[in-house]
Amino acid sequence: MSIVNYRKHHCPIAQALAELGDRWTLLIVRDALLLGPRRFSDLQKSLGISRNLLSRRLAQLCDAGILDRAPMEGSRRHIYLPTQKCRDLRIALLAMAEWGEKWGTDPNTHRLEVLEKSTGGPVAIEFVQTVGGKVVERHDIEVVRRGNPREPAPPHARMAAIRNAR
Amino acid sequence: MSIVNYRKHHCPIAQALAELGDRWTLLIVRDALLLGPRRFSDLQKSLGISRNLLSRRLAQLCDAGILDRAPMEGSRRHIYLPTQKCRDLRIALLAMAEWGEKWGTDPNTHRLEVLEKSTGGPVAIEFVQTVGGKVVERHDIEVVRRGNPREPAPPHARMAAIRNAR
DNA sequence: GCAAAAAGTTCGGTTTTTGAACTATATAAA
DNA sequence: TTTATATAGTTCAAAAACCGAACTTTTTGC
Repeated sequence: MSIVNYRKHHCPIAQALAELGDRWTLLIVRDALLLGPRRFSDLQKSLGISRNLLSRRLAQLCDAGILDRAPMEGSRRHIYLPTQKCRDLRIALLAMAEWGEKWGTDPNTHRLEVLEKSTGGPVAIEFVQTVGGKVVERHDIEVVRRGNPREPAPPHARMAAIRNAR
Repeated sequence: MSIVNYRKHHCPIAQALAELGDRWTLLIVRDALLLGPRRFSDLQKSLGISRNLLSRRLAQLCDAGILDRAPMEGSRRHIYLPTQKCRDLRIALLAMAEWGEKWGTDPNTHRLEVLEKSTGGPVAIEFVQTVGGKVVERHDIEVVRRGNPREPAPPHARMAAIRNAR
């Protein structure tokens, strides 16, 4: 799939993947977000990505406004730092991390703990009532599509006849 | 990057990407989660993926326990339905959708609205105190790494000397 | 019974990604 | 000062992933 195709979906998830959906971008974002401003070689070493791709990905991320390329004082080199657009990815990335911790298979994986900066207390990612602010159980959620012309493919008539469904 | 390499990172985000990080898997998961149980051709049509890849991706997703392949009654065909492992991705996927809505460039993209099933009220994704249940502002968050041997690459000495930082 | 659809598999060609070698500048060491 | 090493890339060939089209085989609709 090319980025071009992602854009045809008219779906916000596909939109996000059009900017983030190749094999490295989310990991570069992870480093920039969780480890702070990084230089080219910091990223290269910690990720193990090949230089030419890193070069391209950083250019794309800067073009997309996800990273800022800041010149370093007294040098013609740069440092890459997260923009607001990048910081806005934090909750999604941490939600993925939580899934990876729960379902991943590598026993040596570290965990990413989220804390409230002001109090140091532990923090979780939850569905919350927009009005009222109460936490909503994860199974008590439904998702509706708003504002797009095209309908989803209708579920097949025979769909009900399923064994093994739980 | 191959899946092999993702696994070397010992990071839960890389773990997640090892299972989800190719160009199609998250979109297949999206369809299974948001549109419900899907058949091969439902997915093929709504995604526009080529058949051979869809075939492989579905096999991988079933092997990984993210989808269940259920035989349809009176037929040797199948339907693919989400497991718990798949449903656990919902919050991460919806967080990505939110980002895509905010930052994406396609004006025709529909929105994905999250509602509380029992009341119909709107729901947001937030950081919440594990004890106390209060919503925590997004900037009042820090992330710490726990339980892994290796240190992150140290921030470069010259890092302080940044212009353009905001 | 026949035509069309469903769920794949196989194949050749195109795109992405990789790894390794090569620049050019900056810093450190002798 | 000269030399060595690190940084931040670029270039190029090879490998892997992905695509579209053609082909099977089983199921469904008429």
